[in-house]
Amino acid sequence: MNSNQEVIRRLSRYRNVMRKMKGLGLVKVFSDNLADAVGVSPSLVRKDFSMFNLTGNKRGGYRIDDLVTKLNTLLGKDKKQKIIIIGCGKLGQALMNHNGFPRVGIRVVAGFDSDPAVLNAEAPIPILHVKDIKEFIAENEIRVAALTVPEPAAQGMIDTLRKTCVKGVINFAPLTLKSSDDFLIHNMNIEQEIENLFYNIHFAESNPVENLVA
Amino acid sequence: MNSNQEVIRRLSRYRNVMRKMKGLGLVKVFSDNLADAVGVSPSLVRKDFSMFNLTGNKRGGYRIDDLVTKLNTLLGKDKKQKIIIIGCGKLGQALMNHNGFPRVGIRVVAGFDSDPAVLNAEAPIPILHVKDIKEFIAENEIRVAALTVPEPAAQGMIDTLRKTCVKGVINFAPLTLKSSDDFLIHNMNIEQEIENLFYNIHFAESNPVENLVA
DNA sequence: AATATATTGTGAAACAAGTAACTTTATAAT
DNA sequence: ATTATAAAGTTACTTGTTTCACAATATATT
Repeated sequence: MNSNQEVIRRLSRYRNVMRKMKGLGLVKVFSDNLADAVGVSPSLVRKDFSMFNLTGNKRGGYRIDDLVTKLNTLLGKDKKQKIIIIGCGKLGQALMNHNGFPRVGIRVVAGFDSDPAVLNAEAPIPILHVKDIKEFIAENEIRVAALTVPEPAAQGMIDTLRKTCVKGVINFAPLTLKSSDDFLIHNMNIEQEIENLFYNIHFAESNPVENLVA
Repeated sequence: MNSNQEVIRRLSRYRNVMRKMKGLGLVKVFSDNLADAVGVSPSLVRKDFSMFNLTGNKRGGYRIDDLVTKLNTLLGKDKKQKIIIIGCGKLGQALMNHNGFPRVGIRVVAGFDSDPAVLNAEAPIPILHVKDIKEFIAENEIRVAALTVPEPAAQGMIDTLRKTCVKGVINFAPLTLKSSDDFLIHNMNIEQEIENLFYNIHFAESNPVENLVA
């Protein structure tokens, strides 16, 4: 029906905001409130909900409890979401210990690396050798991996993962890996985002073509 | 003129691909080649270039050297791009030592934290106390910061940064901070991307509304 | 109980982005 | 020199997304 990524991201954000509201003791919420909190228009909030049959009450707004529950089901948050980290350099290890994950029901079950120096099979979250990755993925039914290997190793690892039951990868290597219908790749290109910021800061107000020609 | 973020990200990608092509000894490139390499359509490549007056030769394609130079100017890559890292936990320290940055002309000039245990003013990239951040930003004319503080501290730090000459922030805290025209925030919400992957893997092929209602 | 009002839900309109197809022109071949 | 052709540059079309505006209706007020 709907393969729009942005809607789903917004649903996550509505959910997160409502969980905080709930923490504050709020019971119901209006499209207006959510719009302010998330930074979108009220009509978009209503449209998004309407697309997924998430209903409220005319004049009464949306019941937070109800909506969070429905969003949890919709987003698959009622199940534990297991991931592995491939590449245990600084960034990989930061992700392994990232305490934002447990809070939203994401569990890092293992790390993988090719450097014997960082391996540690006995750690709470074991760091294993990449040679064993296929077996581990199969045994533990891993569906999502975070890729934090050096750029030159990224494409090769994707080729390996494609032969496993992994179906989605979040890529931190500074190149844009191509997604497909049956194997999703979300690229987190930090360098690109920073370049983008600099571009917008320097040139956004003036005419960029002028800058180039002048 | 144009505030479409995606075009700019694509320009970065064209540039990165062309730099690699240049490394292979290639001299000219066609919209077709770039399209394949970046994963977009050839007409989009031509349109993107055309929007920024980046011209090639009919039948001769684009001269890589020429185009990379023009893209460097356009993207502001002819100047060193200085950033600071706010929050020197695991993720912040990983970014401080991230070797993808120097390769694309981004330089991390300092880290900031409130925990005395991690401070180190003498390190090659000093880690300073956040109380000194405003002064540092002013003296060093910092325009872009990476925010890797815990979620509860994020909004407060944004409020502080708004009073400085920082104009852009890349935010890693798991909440979506709101951008404005004069203060840009790009959110790198890792949790959200992972949730999104799980959603797409589990539900994309079936009808999500069914999943919810059933 | 009747009326007023606030808020949802939705179809139409407006907008933005990307694609496809056409026109132009530089290069290559004859 | 002439002709053919490949690729850029451009215009029009298509598609998808967001906003707008209003009808429907649940709650609150009198």
